[in-house]
Amino acid sequence: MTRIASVLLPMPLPEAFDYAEPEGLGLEVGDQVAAPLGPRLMRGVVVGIRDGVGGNRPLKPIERKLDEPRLPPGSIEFVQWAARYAVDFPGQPLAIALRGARAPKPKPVKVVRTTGAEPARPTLARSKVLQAAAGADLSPADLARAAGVSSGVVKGLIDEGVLALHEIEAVARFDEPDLSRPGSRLSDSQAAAADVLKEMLQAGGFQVALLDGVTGSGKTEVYLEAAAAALAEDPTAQVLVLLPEIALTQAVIGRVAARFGVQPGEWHSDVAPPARRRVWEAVAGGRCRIVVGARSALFLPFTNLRLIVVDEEHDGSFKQEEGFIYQARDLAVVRGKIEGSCVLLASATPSLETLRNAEQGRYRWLRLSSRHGIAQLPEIQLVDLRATPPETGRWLSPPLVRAMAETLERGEQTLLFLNRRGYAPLVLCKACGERMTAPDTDSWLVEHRYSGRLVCHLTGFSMPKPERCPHCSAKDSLVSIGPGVERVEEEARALFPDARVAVFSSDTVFDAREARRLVEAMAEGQIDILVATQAAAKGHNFPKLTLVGVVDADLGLRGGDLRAAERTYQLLAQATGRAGRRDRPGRALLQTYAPEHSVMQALQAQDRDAFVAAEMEERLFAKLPPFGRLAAVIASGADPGQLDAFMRQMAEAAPNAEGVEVYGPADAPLSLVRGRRRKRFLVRADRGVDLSAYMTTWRARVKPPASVRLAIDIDPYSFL
DNA sequence: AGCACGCCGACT
DNA sequence: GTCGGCGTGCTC
Repeated sequence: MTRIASVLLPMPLPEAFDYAEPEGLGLEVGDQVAAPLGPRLMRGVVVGIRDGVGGNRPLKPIERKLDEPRLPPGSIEFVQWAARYAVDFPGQPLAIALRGARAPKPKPVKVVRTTGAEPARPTLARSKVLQAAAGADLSPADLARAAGVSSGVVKGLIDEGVLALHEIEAVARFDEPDLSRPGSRLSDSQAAAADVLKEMLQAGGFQVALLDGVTGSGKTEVYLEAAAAALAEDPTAQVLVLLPEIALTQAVIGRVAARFGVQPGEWHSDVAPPARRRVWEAVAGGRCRIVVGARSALFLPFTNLRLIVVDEEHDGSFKQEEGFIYQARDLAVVRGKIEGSCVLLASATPSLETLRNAEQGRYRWLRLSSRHGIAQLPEIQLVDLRATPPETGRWLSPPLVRAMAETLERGEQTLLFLNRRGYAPLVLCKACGERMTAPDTDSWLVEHRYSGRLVCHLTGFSMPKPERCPHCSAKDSLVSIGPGVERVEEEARALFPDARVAVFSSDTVFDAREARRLVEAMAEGQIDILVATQAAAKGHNFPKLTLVGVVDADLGLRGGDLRAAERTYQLLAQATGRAGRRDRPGRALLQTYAPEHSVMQALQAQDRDAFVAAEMEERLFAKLPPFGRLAAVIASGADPGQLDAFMRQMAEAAPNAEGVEVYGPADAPLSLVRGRRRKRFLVRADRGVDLSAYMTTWRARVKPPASVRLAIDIDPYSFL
């Protein structure tokens, strides 16, 4: 009788593989091991151990146990749960969970230690160095600084053999948070919310709360107090703050550092691999107690996670759309349930799913009543573009231009919001009518004037703007249709030649440093008019910003997917909430062709509840989320015949189940991407249906040919 | 995911 | 006559 270890490998394999445990290895669940797979060795994680004899053929033995932290039980359960839910192989989420463990180790650091030898010529400087070197592992430069001498003294002692250089493994320092620091002064409503959260944390166990408060109501202060309570409750407690975007992490890291006097662990795709490994190991070892990160931070090996904060919980960026497809906000609730922790969802415009849970009492609903420290919400005015259109070839209407002039006059700032990168979203030939599209993708090419290129925003394909129409060869016949931020910037400069105008979009701001520079310039009043995509709509506080102009408020309503109205409301509420945060009243102008639309009406009246009630009614009628569930199947292939045949086969294989409807197959709206045709099914199910089980059954009944790629998206957000 | 095995064109 | 193209199938 031998012991058999079940090992999960970070690869798309259908299940964990069994291996024989070599005598005396003493494996435990969670251990990282090197296991043979075919001709090579793979890193894997032991997820089960049992006594037994190998089956019909002898099991390969595990090669060795790795000298790495163990994956905690909660992480393993979470990975398996997530895979089952997403209808994917468990190796996929495991690969995410091991990303930090597999990153290269930080370079060893050189430190100076005494050898015991005495210096031939003792001097005052030398004795200071030897004193400072005793017991403290410092780099040569740090040692010289600590002793208050020049680096030459240290070098001399090393050359003489009194000090020696040692290479030691760099150990991440994550200092204990300082819980004795006072928190911010809270308003009554903030304090009330914080008190409820503290009670929840004291009671312990899995609970979810929604922290619901308008922009500027001070949600961050409240959740930092909750974090303080969680950390104080238990000396090993850990707190995770999830943010939708990397750009927001810096600001929150600063807030955490100010509140607790320590740097939290930072986790997102821009963190360099060695730093990622330090965070991963420190989290697994319980040394890192606060993590601020993007969605994949949810897969870190927490050993005692007491509180998960999902900030801006409504944000669509929590949905991972590629590779392993998951919704981090929903999975945060699952991880909280597994760990028995408190989960706090924070937003000024919560998702309908979360609001429904709050209404039904499944989540504690904490409302922050007013903006913290300021008097009033911005005044919101709808500009009817049918009544007061801009001049031909212009995009800013007379009322908005007037408001901008007044704002400039007062020395205040304007934010022009347009969620569209580049100069013009469409380029066509006025001679033959040809639309410029990417060669292997059926999406429009967007004109970028800064770079002089036409760009496919989907695949990244780009080409110089041609002089002649590639279709009819007419010269100088290409015209730019519609506005992007670059074009609005051009217009703003033409209207106000003396104003300082800047653009904030992912094309002008490509890294966190550049973003911070621009945000600071704006905050210090060095910019009069900022033209921005949604990159700047959230999270920043500009004291002198008093006018927000939304260039095309209807933009998000087109395309008509499930969440179009909800997203538009959230985005515009967020954007208009930027205006007038401190002592100055702000106003927002929304340019629209549909001022009567319920979204525009709700925005103007600043009546979120009315909007939510109307939208809930529609979703209830259509039995759509949060009153029903959705899944999408997307198949793509280079060979249209094979793809069609496979889709027919899939349609026939769809299981019959009570409360489930299958729609399709249909062409996906973007029916050609990178030379592959795309087709889709949409599945709607009643709330009580186990949709993952249904999709698993369906998938098991078909076998896609190698030329066809199949993806299942549970709870889809993008309908392209 | 790798990395094999396996069946059809251009080379010594 | 062989070297090698990367299509499909397996890895406990």
